[in-house]
Amino acid sequence: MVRTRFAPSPTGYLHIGGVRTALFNWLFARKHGGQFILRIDDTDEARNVDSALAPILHGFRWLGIDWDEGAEVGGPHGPYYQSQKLPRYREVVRQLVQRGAAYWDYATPEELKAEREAAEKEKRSWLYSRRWMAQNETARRRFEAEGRKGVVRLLMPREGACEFVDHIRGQMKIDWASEQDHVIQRADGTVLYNLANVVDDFDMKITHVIRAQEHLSNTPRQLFMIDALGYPRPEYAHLPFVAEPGSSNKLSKRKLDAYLKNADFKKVHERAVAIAQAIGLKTAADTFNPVIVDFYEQVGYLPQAIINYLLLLGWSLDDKTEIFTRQQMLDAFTLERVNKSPASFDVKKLSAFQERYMMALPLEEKIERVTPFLVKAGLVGDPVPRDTIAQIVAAAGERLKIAGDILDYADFFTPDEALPLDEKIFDKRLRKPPGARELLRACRDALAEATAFDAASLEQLLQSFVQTKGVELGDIVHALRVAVTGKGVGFGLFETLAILGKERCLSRIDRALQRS
RNA sequence: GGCCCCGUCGUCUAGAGGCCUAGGACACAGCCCUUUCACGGCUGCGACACGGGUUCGAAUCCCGUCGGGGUCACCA
Repeated sequence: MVRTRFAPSPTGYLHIGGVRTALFNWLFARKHGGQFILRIDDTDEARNVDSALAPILHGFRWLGIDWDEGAEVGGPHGPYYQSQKLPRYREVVRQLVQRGAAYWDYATPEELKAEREAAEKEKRSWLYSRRWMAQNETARRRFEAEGRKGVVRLLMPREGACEFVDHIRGQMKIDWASEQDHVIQRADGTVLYNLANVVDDFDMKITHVIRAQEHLSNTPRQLFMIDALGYPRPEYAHLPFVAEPGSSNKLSKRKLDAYLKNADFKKVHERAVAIAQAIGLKTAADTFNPVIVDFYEQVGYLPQAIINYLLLLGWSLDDKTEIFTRQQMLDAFTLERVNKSPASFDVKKLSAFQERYMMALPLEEKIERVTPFLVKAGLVGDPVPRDTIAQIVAAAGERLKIAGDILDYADFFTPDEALPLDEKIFDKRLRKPPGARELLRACRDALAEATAFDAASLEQLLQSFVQTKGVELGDIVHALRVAVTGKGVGFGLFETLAILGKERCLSRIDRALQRS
């Protein structure tokens, strides 16, 4: 039975790189009919774990990454919160000491620092001398009588090498002599990450450890403990990290300002900010940030688009397949096809996936996704004018790239007298062209005579109108558009007129004529 | 600095000695379609980090150089 896990710290947000790691774990487990566990790394006794965890769990659920055991769902191998396992950890520390794989150490931080600096001065690599290592209980008592506080360190081998196979990197071999005697239990009795990690993976029967490359260097020390304890070794796969746009540094939430210098990144961010502001969301960098998954949900991206993009960030099936359903992902995914080198996060490419998925979305679902934005922006009330929204969504077609884009068509819901006008376009299409006003007035009269006000009839009407006037369709279309929408761009004009209806069209045209 | 990892178009990638005058996708540019904006179609731009080997033949194998990154905590 394959069992994988993802172990987030409760930080209050779900990082895009973390999602990729979780996704690969999830895919691997599901592909092999195994289980995926969501365990919480809160050894740092973070207060407020619940509120810091909620956005993370919410993010996973939104993306459709479900877990069989762990936070909130429980399971037979709990507790799944490290903060609740201290007695268990200390028991394992005791076992390690008993087996001679770890020892009590009484060096003070100053003494350690002095040793390290002496080594640096002589330009030799430093390994702890074990001078304050307690060989036995008597020695422990003696050190403690001096008022020293003890930590527990691993008694690492200083000869030979640690060997293991990594599913992505192949055979690994690291000299033991490059490994320090790592502390596993602090002076205050709490334990460190590496120890907790080994114990949890064992307790939860994890078979495959799929994690970020930064943990590669933790592997030998963990393996040392696993072997000393007689635990079965899990299999390993160290993923390359997700890099910044246009650089090979690790993607970080804190560097938004720098990323915004990237034109693509900036464009996507600006678009999202506009939507967020229209629906009254805060856009501070620590919550509203393209590095955080929440960002995408808030402005109306589709979870399947994000998943598909992330799947291809560091993994590929072949030279052409890009779109994957969940089932196809499960069928195709293998660790061996994960890339070795870091892949940078390209928010523009993510947008391209979003556009493709959005285009493929059935009309009904688009309406579902789009409506909350209109509600939050205060443009529609209760009851929601579903038919109008449906007409707009249909007419907007592929212009709706994210659900929040519906706010581009806010002017359908604005009262006629409050319609904002783009002055530049207004000048260009109505005030400047000679005869434009007169033509619009004539057109208004023609529209007033219309008996049918659907798009097809309106097209006929306007076609014959321009014919009798001896002008081109283009001569009236632009003036009409700016008159009824206040803007220079939008979807088909006939659809626009039809959705507004005769009365509102005429009222808007009248207002435009007055103001020209 | 020690140890470890990585290095194909701007970006994601295909590539396991001849299928490679290196393929696809995103981005970008131009053209076409078009009532605007999108969509779509076509075309273009554009990479094997460098230097040595091995071989009839190397993006692919070996060595070195350079470059980038990770890690060296009583953080996770």
